[in-house]
Amino acid sequence: MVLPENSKKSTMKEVAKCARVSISTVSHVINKTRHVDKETHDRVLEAIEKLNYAPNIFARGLRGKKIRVIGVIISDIRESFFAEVVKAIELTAHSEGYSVILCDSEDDPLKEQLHINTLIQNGVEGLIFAPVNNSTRVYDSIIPHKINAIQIDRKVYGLSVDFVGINNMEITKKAMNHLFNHGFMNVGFVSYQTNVYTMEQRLLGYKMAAQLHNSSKKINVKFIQYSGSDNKEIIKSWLYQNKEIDSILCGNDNICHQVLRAIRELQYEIPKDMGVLSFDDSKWFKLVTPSITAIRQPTNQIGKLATELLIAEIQNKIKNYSQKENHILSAELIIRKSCRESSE
Amino acid sequence: MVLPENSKKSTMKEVAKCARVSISTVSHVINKTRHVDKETHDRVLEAIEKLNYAPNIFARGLRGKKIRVIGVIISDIRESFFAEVVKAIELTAHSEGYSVILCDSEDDPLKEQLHINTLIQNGVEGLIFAPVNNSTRVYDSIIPHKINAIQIDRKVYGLSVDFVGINNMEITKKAMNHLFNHGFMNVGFVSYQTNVYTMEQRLLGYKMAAQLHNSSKKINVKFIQYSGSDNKEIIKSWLYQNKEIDSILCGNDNICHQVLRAIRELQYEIPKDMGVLSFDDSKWFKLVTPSITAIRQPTNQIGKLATELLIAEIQNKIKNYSQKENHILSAELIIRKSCRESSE
DNA sequence: CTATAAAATTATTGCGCAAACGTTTTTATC
DNA sequence: GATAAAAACGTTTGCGCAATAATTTTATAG
Repeated sequence: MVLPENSKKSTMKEVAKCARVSISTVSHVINKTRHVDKETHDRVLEAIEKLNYAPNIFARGLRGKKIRVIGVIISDIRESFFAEVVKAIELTAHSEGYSVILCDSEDDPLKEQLHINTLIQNGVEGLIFAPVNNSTRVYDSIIPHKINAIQIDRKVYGLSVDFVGINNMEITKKAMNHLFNHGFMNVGFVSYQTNVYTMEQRLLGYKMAAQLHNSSKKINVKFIQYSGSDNKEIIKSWLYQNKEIDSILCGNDNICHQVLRAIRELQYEIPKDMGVLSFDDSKWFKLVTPSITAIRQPTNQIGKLATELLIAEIQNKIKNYSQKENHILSAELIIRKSCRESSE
Repeated sequence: MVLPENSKKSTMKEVAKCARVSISTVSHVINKTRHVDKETHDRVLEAIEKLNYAPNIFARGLRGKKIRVIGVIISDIRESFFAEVVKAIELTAHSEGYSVILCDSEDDPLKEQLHINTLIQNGVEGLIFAPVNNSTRVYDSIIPHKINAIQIDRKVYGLSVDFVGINNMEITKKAMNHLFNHGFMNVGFVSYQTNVYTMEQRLLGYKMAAQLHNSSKKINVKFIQYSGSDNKEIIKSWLYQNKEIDSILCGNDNICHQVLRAIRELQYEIPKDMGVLSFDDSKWFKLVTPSITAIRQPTNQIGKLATELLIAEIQNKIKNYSQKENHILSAELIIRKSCRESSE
């Protein structure tokens, strides 16, 4: 294999020597921090090219220069919602010259804390995270390091950090209305148990809708364990024990997958015996039979906006940091065939 | 919000002062590079605790210390295969104290090169990547920086870098045999066009099997564009123009999704009119009707092994670097209902 | 041809740390 | 009690760079 002319990494000093200038001139050429005579300037660039020079990131970091790395903490990259959001974050970040360190919290507060610490130690300039729970304690460690942050998907009360996500209560009510309008009078709700604003809002939306449309009915909520384990059997016995449930609202596409398998094994027919509506639109929803009505979140927008906001904050382009902003994007109800024909 | 006692980041110097020792003692306590008297040792730890001290990664990096970050370059994090592999990489890396910087190449050689450069500049100690194509040129830039690397999924000829993946030719032949044994005599192959060993091996397996079982039949291969675009219409017209095709081998689950939609719109019935078998087992394959027979790759193993090998190399625990090793794991054929009952 | 401002470049410092090297203190030996 | 050996710690340097302060060179005016 043929190696480039100069195979070991060179330093500014070597570049300076090669261009017959001082290292400070080299620095100013690289950083455009001062005018340098065209001739000298070109000589420096030539030397940089010739020696295959690239700045040492550690020396830069040590001098307090920005290193353009952001950290992202989400629950699980295998969940399509997060995969899509992370994809958008990556694209946006790279287009602005930032790299992305990815961490899965697996909805474990300890892992979350660990990752926050590691990321900060690794010198990230900013953080995008989907909080595991409602405790602000974990995030206290961010503040002293004056690292900018953005919360996505989930929101923590009283945390002075911008939020990007959807209006969960509103869209939940809309989904519930859709179910009620199609003759389902007893909707059950299956979701991961996470003690965050997002989940509370969904629950609130669920309860309000349930009470409005059918005040005599029970609230039927099943909280299941996070991704790792298979909850099919748990869902089956829940359905078995709550025979009045005629339809299910699923917390995300992964939960929906488990719900569908449970329903199938119980030999219920969708939508005749059981309606299904799911958060997070999977591309497979239109291919299963019947196709699944879903709440589509604007994953690209969420990732893009969160990243843009973060980078803007990092670059101090904006605003009064004492007050956080909520950026509420709109989710969309994709109507398919898992909820019967309309009774209207 | 209550801040921790000491909110600004402290230095070794401050810790030294607080513990009434020299900074070298602090350094040695932190790095365990020299014996320190128990009493002194404890005093230092206390000071570290009290001042909430954490080493500055840039200073360490500048001194040539390892910073425990690896880079990962894959095609697209939204593909389930890569999401699962990355998940395993992350878990393994974190458990060894490494962080992971994630990059999507989108199978674009320019992006790949860019990411490699950025990662190296960011001081990663190692690289795990799924090469975009067969050119070694891109990877030449890795060598001079003496950064360890592992290839996953795809393999580049003549690149002196370990490989972790499956035996594509073998499993393709096995899948083809399965199709032939179930009465499909003219298998078409739909895949992304990427000029890599993996793809060549699959093609080779496909061709060998086709010739063996049915020498009079054409080779029917359709290469489609990468993820971004929807190829449903292209697949439809390909099927329309090649009516002899009675079954399709799909390059991955995403391609299978597009194939299934094409088949549905052509109103072919699976498996009666058209057999389907796909690389990469999606959890949705068992929920669509009929369920899809698939080649399941050991994604966890791939990610885990690649990471372990990389970290072992980084830590110089092993081996003669002049010769690369291939780590071939075995894929599994998951038989479902998209290929008729056996004719045997 | 000075005097002086302006432009162009250089010398230098210090970021925080690891480790080579140096010093002091303690313990062991005869 | 003198000397050696070992243990315990301290002093210092330099990693590569950015940016400040200092210096040299060039341009302009009188």
